[in-house]
Amino acid sequence: MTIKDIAEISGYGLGTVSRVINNKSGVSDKAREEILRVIKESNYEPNSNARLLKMRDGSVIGVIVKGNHNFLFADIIEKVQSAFSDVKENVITEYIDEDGDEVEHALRMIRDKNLKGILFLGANIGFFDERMNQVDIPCVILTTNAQSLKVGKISSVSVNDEEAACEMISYLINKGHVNIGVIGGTLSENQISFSRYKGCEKGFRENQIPFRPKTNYVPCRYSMDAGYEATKVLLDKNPNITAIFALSDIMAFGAIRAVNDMEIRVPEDISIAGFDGISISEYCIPRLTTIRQDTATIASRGVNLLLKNIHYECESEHYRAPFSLIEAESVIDLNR
Amino acid sequence: MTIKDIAEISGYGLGTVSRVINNKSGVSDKAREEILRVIKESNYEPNSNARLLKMRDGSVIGVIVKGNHNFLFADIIEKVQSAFSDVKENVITEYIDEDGDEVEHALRMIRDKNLKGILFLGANIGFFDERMNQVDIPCVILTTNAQSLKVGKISSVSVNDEEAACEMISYLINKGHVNIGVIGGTLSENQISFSRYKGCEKGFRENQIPFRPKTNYVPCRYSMDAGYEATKVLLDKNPNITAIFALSDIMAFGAIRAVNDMEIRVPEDISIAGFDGISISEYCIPRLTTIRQDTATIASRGVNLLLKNIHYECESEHYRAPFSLIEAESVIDLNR
DNA sequence: CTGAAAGCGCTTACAG
DNA sequence: CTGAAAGCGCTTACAG
Repeated sequence: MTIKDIAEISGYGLGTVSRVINNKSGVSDKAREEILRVIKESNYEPNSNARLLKMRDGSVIGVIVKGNHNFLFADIIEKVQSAFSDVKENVITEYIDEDGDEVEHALRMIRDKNLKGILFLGANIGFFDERMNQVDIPCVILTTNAQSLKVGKISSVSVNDEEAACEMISYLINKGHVNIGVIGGTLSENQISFSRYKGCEKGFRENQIPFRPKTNYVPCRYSMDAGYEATKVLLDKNPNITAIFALSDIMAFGAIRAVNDMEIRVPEDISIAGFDGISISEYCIPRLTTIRQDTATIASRGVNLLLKNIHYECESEHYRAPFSLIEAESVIDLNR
Repeated sequence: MTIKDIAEISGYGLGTVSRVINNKSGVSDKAREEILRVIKESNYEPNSNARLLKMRDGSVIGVIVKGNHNFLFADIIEKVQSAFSDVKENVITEYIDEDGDEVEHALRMIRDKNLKGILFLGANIGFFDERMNQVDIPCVILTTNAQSLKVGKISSVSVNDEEAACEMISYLINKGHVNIGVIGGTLSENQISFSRYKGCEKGFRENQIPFRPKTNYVPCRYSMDAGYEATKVLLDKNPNITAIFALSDIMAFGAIRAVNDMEIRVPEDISIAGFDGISISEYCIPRLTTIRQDTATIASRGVNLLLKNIHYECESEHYRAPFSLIEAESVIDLNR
């Protein structure tokens, strides 16, 4: 069933049918009605390949998500999608591997789907090189700051990871913790975990507490089992730690389990703090003291920014979404 | 940059360039080499819309996933994707809403992407009506049994949910539990939760223990907070329950939290069991006694079945993947 | 308000 | 081994 069939059955020409399909003006009510009826009856759906091949101006917004298993992103995606659907924008969401090259993916998507804008959920700034100069549609990166980027027209909405991590370290120190362990991502400069790690260093410095990465830091990937293993390694090296700051909730969740398995109590013997504020943090035992990223703001600001950039010519912006330190049950006050 | 540009720059014709791009025979080494060089230099990538518009035989496999937040599916997807990439199959994965109509989505995807087969991750059998008769490419449903389907050529790989739930109920009864609560999905016939619920009924019947849905069953959606709320409702109605069977781990996770918040201990005062065997179940406190679905088998069998159906004409098959009852820490033996 | 025609970027017989 | 031509299903000026 093609547009040609619909034209023949309805007795109208190709052009008229096409106008009806695309809800364009310049069609008599009678024609519109009849054609619509034929379309419904024959269960016709336009071939979007032919369509996209023809249409010059992008009509769809692309969302590129890094990682299948990311709870924080899953949360943001839902909000992003509902925001776009509120304003009747069509969205195509694609997931790529956690370590995948989102720019390569974006380039292909732009040409294939005829995009008018892209939202990146998670990004490794290192991938955004000269290739981005080929891109002439607005791009917005969520959860990673893109201020330092020199290429293309890219905006971003993110929490100030460095400041947030710094605040958590200060909080732990205020609660009387001195020997604090940190577990987190690898320290490549372009990763979010790098900012968080920098924030930790700053937190220790500001509070005049020495931080010794050799004994108090263990890198780990963003997963429960990585958090579990890293915690064991950390406590093996340094059994006197009184608090662990996991650079993401999912790692903290693994850390809680590891500590329990060593027959150490959380928080009585060891306090644990996380980062992200995903739903697990509210249900685990004990409830996790963490940095909650304001995903509602990240999503709505991101969507608004992208829409603004699509409709008007404007400079790129880098917005900082709020975060808050959630005091739950997993950190104890040693001063009491 | 189009294929025409490449032809001009390289000095060859459109046809030859196309053959090189598609790695077809009938091109001199010299031509192939030169054209490949030009393609690389000019950073050309073929427009897949034009391509798909032309190509008659499907070249891509579609994967349709129901729900963004499903941990079990996230696990299976990873295995499915790596299995397909091992045999160099191209895959397009799309996520639809948990309550969305996967058949409508499949229909659109078939026409747009020129698919040669579809893998459904999660499905509501109720949607698979006459529309599926239009579909002439192989389909395989994962995690939901499709034996009862009369339309189209649809295979499936799933755990026997009814049997598994029955086994868990028997297990709980063996451990001395009589007043057992069940929380789970709504009881629409086409949902997985319906089979699991039926399995519970069977389990009680076989063990001659009465099951009173009014006091011992509370429906709930597949989320932590739904599990949390359902548990509160359940214990409110029936405070003497000694065990709760949550029809999915994610609900069980919420249930553990709810019980803790009522200052009841798990498992000492109330035992809790789950279903699925997602990674959370291994890390929560206490570790969850659950039914583990063999996701490796589901994924590999599903992929093999689809590939077989694509390459050979064969009858639809409905394979049952193994499950196992994992005895962890969340269920106590009342006989001791 | 309507239809005939051109063309989007590609693939695939066809003829050489 | 190679190129010219037809055509995939659509949209969009253009002329009426």
